Amino acid sequence: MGDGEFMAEQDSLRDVRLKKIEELKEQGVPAFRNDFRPTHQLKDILETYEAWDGEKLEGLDATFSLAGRMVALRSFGKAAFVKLMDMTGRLQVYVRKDKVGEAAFAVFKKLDVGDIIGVTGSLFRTRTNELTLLADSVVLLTKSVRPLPEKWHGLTDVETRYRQRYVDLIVNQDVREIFFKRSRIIGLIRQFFTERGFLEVETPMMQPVYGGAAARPFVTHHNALDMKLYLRIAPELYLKRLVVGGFDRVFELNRNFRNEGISTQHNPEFTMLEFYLAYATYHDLLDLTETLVNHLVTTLYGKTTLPFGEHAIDYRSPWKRMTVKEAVLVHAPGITEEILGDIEKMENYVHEKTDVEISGTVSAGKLLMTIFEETVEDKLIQPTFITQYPVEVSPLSRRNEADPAFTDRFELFIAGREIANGFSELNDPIDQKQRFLDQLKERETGDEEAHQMDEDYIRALEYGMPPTAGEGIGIDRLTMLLTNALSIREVIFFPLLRPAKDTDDEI
RNA sequence: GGGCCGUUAGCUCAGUCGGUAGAGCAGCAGACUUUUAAUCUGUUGGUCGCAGGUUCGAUUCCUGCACGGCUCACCA
Repeated sequence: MGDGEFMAEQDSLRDVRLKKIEELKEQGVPAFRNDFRPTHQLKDILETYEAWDGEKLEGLDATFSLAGRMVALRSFGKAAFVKLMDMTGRLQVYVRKDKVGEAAFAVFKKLDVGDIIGVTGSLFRTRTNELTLLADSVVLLTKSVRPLPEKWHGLTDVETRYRQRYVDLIVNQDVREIFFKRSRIIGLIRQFFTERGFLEVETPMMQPVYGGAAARPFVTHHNALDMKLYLRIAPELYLKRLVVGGFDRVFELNRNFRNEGISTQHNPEFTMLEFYLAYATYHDLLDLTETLVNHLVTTLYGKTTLPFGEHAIDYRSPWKRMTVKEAVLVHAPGITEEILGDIEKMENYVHEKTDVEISGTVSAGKLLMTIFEETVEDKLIQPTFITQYPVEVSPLSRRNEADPAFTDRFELFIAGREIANGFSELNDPIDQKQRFLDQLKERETGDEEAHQMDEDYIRALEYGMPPTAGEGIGIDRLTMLLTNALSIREVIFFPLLRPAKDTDDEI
């Protein structure tokens, strides 16, 4: 609020609390102390004693020291009920003047919802049979000078929720739950791959040549070397260098950066799992992916069908598998084999049914993918593997042996969203070099997202990369699916927003 | 970037067919030793997102801007 030039007649809520800090200090009570050591987290109490009745608790000769934030306060003249929250749970605390003593109770009466406290006491059950800590002592650990949002409606304003995620996390249990799930998902994935002999690795985020995906990069500059660097759009080409180096089962779970639009499904930095398995084909990855996702679903929820928005997603095996062409023939209105066999007819079809402008060279592969994206994707609600992508849009994938116009590549769709993308890797350096050259041509004809030439990657392939299959899974989108979150911002702690305008609320 | 919608007290929201605003919760003062959105009494609090325009008068109407949401386009 004001800068104090004009003495405010009415104190702001914050000023009231700042004044309380001064008053406490005068009484020798610090507002920010760091000498309290809890003996338990709240979940320890809840897990062990939730089953104990009042009588049994009375016989328990034990005291507990607990710390956390006061998130509710129901105060009487000489007693009060507090709801204490820590990372692991919530527990009620009962504070009585005759238990904690007059002086401590007077200090306690100055506390506000939002303050962080430490309490020591014993367990009992209230009249309403709620497990409660009867406090022998209460100490203020951290004074909160800003008021929390309203106790009933909480914080709902999305902008504030994202900008001040800390408040969101204090107040909204369901938001906390999403992030606990996210962490659990990532942990389970690590375990899944480690158990299967994969090595977790880290490769450069800042790259002199970017590649591994079709996207525009963020550009930065290294001062000492005076060189341009790109934030990676994918780790792919580095991970495959590791496969060349003999690390034939690797995975990386980390951030990618793409300088593109922001939406409910896109954040400029997002988390990607990429893994590479030598002596395998994309067929092996289909099975592995299905196993992984099913493992996550059943471990997290103990069931196989999860809600997502309006849909109920059934994760039970086996998942549907079809080629791009098959999917188009099923879903694209009015499409026929005849059209797909003739590039001009495909072009006409795209003109009539969509308003997509093909960037770069028009080819049968690009047209097929355009038709697929426009007419098929959002119909793939239940988990579906789409296979056999055109070579023009798959510059790093191995060609299909029966039909070299297509590659041994797949994508996984769930709820109309692309969740995973994998393929048998192209390990022929001559073909790879030609594909890069083709990409350069695309770039010249206006496709800004076409690949750069990566000479060192070609050299690596020339040393020989074993036959390998690799895959990327978008962790944010996967988390969205597994937590029924309809915006990517709900699964990223601090999604990118424009800076808020300066307000006089700072300091 | 385009379209639509939103922005009023710390929070959640009303409201003003143009005459400078209300509620609940929170806060403050008081009562209260088993509450569960505790209760009861009293009470403070607002540059109505920002800047212009129209008007005697704008929080309200108009324009522009900022930020956000949804959506389209690009992508994962």
